[in-house]
Amino acid sequence: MQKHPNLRMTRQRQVILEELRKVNTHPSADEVYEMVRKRLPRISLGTVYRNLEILSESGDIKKLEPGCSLKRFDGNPSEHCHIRCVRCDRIADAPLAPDIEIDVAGLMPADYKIIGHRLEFFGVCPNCSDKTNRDANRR
Amino acid sequence: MQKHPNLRMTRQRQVILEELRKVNTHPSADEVYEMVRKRLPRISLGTVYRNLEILSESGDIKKLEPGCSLKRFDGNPSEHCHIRCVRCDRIADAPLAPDIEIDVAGLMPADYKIIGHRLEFFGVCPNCSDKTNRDANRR
DNA sequence: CGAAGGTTGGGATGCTTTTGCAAACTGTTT
DNA sequence: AAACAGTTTGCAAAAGCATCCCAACCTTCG
Repeated sequence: MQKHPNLRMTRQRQVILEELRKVNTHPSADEVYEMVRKRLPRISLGTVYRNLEILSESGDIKKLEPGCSLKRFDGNPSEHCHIRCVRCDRIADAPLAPDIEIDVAGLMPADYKIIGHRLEFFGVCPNCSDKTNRDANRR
Repeated sequence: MQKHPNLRMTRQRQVILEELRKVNTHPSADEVYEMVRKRLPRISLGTVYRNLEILSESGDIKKLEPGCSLKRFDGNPSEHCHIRCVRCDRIADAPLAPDIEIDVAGLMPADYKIIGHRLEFFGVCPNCSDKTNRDANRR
């Protein structure tokens, strides 16, 4: 069931993980590359990408903005939430969740100017869960 | 203060807006392009991108996943929220907002299998608001 | 109508991410 | 320690999404 059954801990993978754990800046892949390059000058960017992917699948790190492969547009400009299918990446409207009045003022990093927040749901759309069921029955 | 002071309503812009309002599928730019092309076969993809941008700035439509230019990674895989700076796009940890227990079951589209939700904050980071202040003083 | 200037099409460009492949390496078994 | 099988790497090429450039064109408004 695991995506990568026989993982190895290579020096590259190790260093990427270590460097990423050192900081709390949520670097991009390219920034990770620069960090790691100081210790492994010959590492390639492709390796960094591959390992970030693998490490996030194994749960050692987290990839932010999952399923945000491309921008999407909504003809309805009024305020409402969305639900994203984690399988097909499509987005549907969520009948506006109660406008959650979150008391954030005190909780946020003091020096940040808070503008707003966004609440997004994710799940599996009818289409994709049908597909799963069909596949399961086939076996 | 407006970004586009003298907007014109061209046929292309009109059709893009109409098509986008017809659906609730939250299409990507490329999907919009395909939809619009049925009515305006000679429209270019660049025009679609330009107009989606303009229309979302004028508030006629909404761009989802704003400021999600590239993926970022977090060495801390535990559950916590983030705050994104809308200026520089950098991400910081938000001291975990109270795990909002949202009663969603009844609210979501009935046929969706809900897996979870994500709460994200956005604002201006200290760095960027400093910059704004300095710029303002300079005038 | 005619001038002013926003907008278009089409291609070029940029940047992020993915992929293919031979060589190198890891972990395990002899 | 040597050999083996299967992963992983570096490099380079390619793919994919988004933006930019520019001459020609169109919309708006007096």
